Parts: sequence; structure tokens; C-alpha cells
Amino acid sequence: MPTTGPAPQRKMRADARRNYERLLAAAKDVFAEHGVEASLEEIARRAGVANGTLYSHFPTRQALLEALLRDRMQALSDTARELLDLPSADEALTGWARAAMAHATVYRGLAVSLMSSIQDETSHLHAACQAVLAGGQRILDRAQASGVVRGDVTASDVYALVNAAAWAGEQTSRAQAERLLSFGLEGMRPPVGG
Amino acid sequence: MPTTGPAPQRKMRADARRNYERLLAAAKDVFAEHGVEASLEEIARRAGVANGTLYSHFPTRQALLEALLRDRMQALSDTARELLDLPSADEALTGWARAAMAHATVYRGLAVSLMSSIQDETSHLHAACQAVLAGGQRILDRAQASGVVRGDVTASDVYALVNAAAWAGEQTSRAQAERLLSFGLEGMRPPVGG
DNA sequence: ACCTGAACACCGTTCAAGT
DNA sequence: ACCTGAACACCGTTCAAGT
Repeated sequence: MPTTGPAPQRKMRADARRNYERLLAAAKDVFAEHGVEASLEEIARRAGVANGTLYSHFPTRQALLEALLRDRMQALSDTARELLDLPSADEALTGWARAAMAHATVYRGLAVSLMSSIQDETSHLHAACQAVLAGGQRILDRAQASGVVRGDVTASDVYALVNAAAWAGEQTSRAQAERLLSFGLEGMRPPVGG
Repeated sequence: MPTTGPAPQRKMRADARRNYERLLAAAKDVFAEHGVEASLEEIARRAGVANGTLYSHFPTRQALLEALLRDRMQALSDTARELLDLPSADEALTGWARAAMAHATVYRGLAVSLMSSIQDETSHLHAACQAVLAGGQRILDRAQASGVVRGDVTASDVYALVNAAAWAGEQTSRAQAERLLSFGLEGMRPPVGG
């Protein structure tokens, strides 16, 4: 059960807590600049903290990423719930897909982590990714019940599509990502005008 | 014009030629084991050659990759030509897409290189990728002329789809890659049953 | 309880010196 | 003309020693 203590823990020593926050802030900047494969040493450096301190707070790059994305991924789950209230199941699905793709685009290289973490149960990002997938599942269920998506489409398909499109966008352009997403979603519709 | 001398050059010294071949053979093995981001040092080591010798033959990882993939990418261009002879423009397109996806799956991490090299004119893989894209363009032209693909779809769309699906497959499964490819191609068809 | 920083093992890349 | 291998600058990760 790989868990980084949820957020700045209550019973943390003052200096520890300060270092924790500094590391998160530095990671945010460095990931934004160089993508999620950026140097951990640089993050520690920029946080003004020793090498090993980073590791003691975040045993793994994924753990750091998880802490950094926690709120955002929670928000994505909330978004899924809200979209279920839309009158159109179709718009709910495309809205969710766009939101999930936007999330996968926050840092360069993030799509890889999100895609591999859903498979890897030992990843510190696994639980958060599963929550996202569960949100997508509910959206998809409704879309299928409404007949706007083929019955053989799975939530994993949608998850994979969203991340693959985000990945393609990293290599080319945001527009290309959106086009790929559109083609994929379109291809998930039932055969005839139904 | 970044070009690695085409294949084992005629006027190469005997020892140079031997090292060139050994490096290629080693790279093939190491890339197959660890993906295209594998250690270049290990390739040199396995080839029984000094560090700098690798760099003198292949100034860049992409140059090494290009030499390694040259025949395969040529074959892919040939395949495009052959597929144009199929009676069905539709089958030609799906056949080409599958062949291109299979190619992008030869080594782990290859899809990234193929996708970024089409954009980056300084990449040693750029020309080969452009040739592949040109093949896809001809296949696509015919599909659009036959009305089996929407007119606003571009060869870049198909290229991106193929590589994105291959990438997704690397992270999950071959089956997932094929499903994504199918959805994407399906989504490129004209709106109604036409 | 937490932090530090050295230590280790590994990279990519360059380049003077050799043959 | 080509090869060698040391040199440099950079990593991730661990862990004894400190406070």
C-alpha cells in the first residue's frame, strides 16, 4: 500500500513541514519547466534542501507527482460527478474527456505517468488514477445507457484515448491532440444514426 | 542536412566498417531489451568498442536509430505502394495503418522518436519519417477520393493516430493499441452511411 | 524525528593522444 | 583515417553522521 502521508501531515515537525512545502513548490516550477522527468537534484537544489531530504519526504518521483497533483485529480473526480447532471449524456462524455485530457497536459511527460500508473499497482499515483478511471466509468455507463456510445467500449478505452491524445499533443500541437480526441470519440459511437 | 553516411559506406577502412557493423548489431540487441532510450555506453561496451567510436560513427542516438531502421522504413514505403493496388481503398488504409503501427512498435519508446522526428527537421530520422508520411498521404488521398474518409482528415492525423495508438500499446497492451487504432479510423469516416 | 552531504554507481559527450 | 580512453559535468539513490 504505497502511500505518501496525505498532504502536509498534522504531526510534522515545523522544519519538516517547511521543507515539505518548499519541495512541492520547487517541484511545481521544475516540472513545469522541464516536464515530469526533470532532475530531482534540481528540485532539491531549488528548494534549498539537501538531496536526501527530498527522498525522505517523497520516496519516489511518482510520490512527489501524486502530492503535487492531488487537488487537481480530486477536482477531476468532482467534475465527473457534476457532468452527470448535464441533460446530455453525450456532452457529459466529451466534456469529461476534454477535462481529463487537459489534466494529462499539465506537465510534459505526465500522460506517460498517468497511463503506466493505472496498470502498476505499486505506483504512488495508482489510487488517484483509479479514481479518475472510476469517474470516467460512470460517465461512460450513462453514455452507453443513452445509446450514444457502443456497448463494447470500456472505460479503459476512453482513459487510453484521452492520454494518447494528450501524448500526441505533447509531440506536436494542442490542435492535433484535440483532433485525435475527436476522432476517437466519434469512432466510439454506434454504427448507424441511432 | 543531417545525414549519417548511408549504410556501411564503400570507402570505409576495414576496421571502421567492422566497428560500424558491430555497433549496429549491439544497438539492435540493446534497443530490443531496453527500448530506444537505452544506454549508449552499454551499446559501445557490447560492441567491444570504445565510447568515442560510437559517437564518431553515429553522432546522435537518432542517427543510430535511423541506420537501424532504414530497411524497415523503406519496406513500409514499399508497402504503401503495394496497398494502392488493392481493390478496396478502405482496406488499403486500414492495412497501412496497421503496418505503420506495427513499425512504431518495433522498439519500446520508438513511437516518441517517430512522432517528434516528423516535426524536427534537424533529426536524423526526419527524412525517413517524411517518406512514411508521404506514403500515408497517397493511401489517404485515395481513401478520400473513394469517399471512405472525411475530406478534412490529414495525413498528419493518420500518422499521429498510428503513433499514439502504438504508444498506448507500450503502456498497456497490444490489444489496447489495436482498439484505439480502430476507434480513430472509425472516427475518420464520413458522418452517415455513405 | 529529521536533516545533511558524502559516497556509489551510472550516464552522455567531448577531445587530446595515439596508431 | 580511425580508434582509444580519460575527462567533465551531470544524474538517482543510499546511508552514516549529525542535531
